[in-house]
Amino acid sequence: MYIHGMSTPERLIESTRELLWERGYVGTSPKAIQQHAGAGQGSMYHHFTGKPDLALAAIRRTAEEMRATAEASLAGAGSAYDRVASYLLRERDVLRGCPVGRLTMDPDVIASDELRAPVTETLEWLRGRLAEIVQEGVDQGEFSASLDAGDIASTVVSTVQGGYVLARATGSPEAFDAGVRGLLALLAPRA
Amino acid sequence: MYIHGMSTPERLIESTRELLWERGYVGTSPKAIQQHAGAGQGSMYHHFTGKPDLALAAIRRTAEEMRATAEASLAGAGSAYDRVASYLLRERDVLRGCPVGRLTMDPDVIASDELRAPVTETLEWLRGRLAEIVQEGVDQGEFSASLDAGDIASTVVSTVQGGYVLARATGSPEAFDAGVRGLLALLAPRA
DNA sequence: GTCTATACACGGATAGAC
DNA sequence: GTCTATCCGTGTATAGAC
Repeated sequence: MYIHGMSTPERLIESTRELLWERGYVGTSPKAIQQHAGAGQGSMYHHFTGKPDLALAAIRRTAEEMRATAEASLAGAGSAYDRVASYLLRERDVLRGCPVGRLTMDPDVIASDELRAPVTETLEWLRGRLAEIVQEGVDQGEFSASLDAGDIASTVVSTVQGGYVLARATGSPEAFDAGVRGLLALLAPRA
Repeated sequence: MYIHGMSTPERLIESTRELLWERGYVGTSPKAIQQHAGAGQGSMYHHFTGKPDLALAAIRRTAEEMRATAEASLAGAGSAYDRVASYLLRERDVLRGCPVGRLTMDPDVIASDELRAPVTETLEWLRGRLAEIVQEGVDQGEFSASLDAGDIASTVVSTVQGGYVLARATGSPEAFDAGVRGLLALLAPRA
């Protein structure tokens, strides 16, 4: 499972990212990472102090990437509703789950301040960013003035994160899509 | 961490339930279960064929319990909105996450048809049960006729499941509560 | 039913040769 | 930088005594 055209540390980080996504922190062993990366034992411990160090690099990169991906949807043109919809409807590998959100179910990640930090920050950033947009929608009269932007932002993020759970439970993206449709229907500006 | 007044198999199952909740399937070892239950190695393998067998018993029981708890909120009196709100607002140990939903992030659970089945069935039952109630609300004119009951039911379950993710990410139940408030605000029958 | 002994691979890492 | 050797504990059982 060699990853081509990258330095050894890069291959190790990318391999760790994939394995963390697939199996979580607890379920990912140094040996599995080395094999996936085509790197030896000594090589891994030369570049990283151990599993937590490597995981930290992987998690930080995954978090950054998620932020950039989300911002691409959210910064687009259109009404507040359009931008939220664009975020909700963007293409996702639904059955793989969220590579950041899944880490919240990993006891060793939650137990470590360092490993948890990028997860916390990314989801909090997302919530805040969505709240700004919803607030714009409220200010423009697009959404009801009775809505709390922070609450709606939390609902949006929760729907996505929970949609992954339903999709994985059923083995099909359908439940994720249904949840998103439901939310968009509730959110739709009244004609 | 002995559990009093139970037979050995009972203590093993209850211990497994707690450890699966806290650490997931991959993160739970037979040895940890034995210690938590105050049972010996031989004892555990006498009553159960191994870790998957014991986990299956534990997961089935947890799934049943979740169903019963949900039904208690959903079968109450009141309007459709009231019953959905009662489900959303019921007391939860939010920071522990959902003992059923968290299993969807466990690669070994998802990989096993037997272990996955109770998870799938429970969440699908919940979605269906909520859809019935939402449909009643639509039929009574309480909710907009333009809403799809199945979609809204998915949104409700997703919001809860995703709320756990946000709460665990931040280390506080606040984000869960915010998501629920947002959903209830969107769902509220228009005056 | 429960206990102790044994087994063998894996997890996670260190040491030192090249 | 990478490789191989080595280490010690844990994961997940099986065997057989009591």
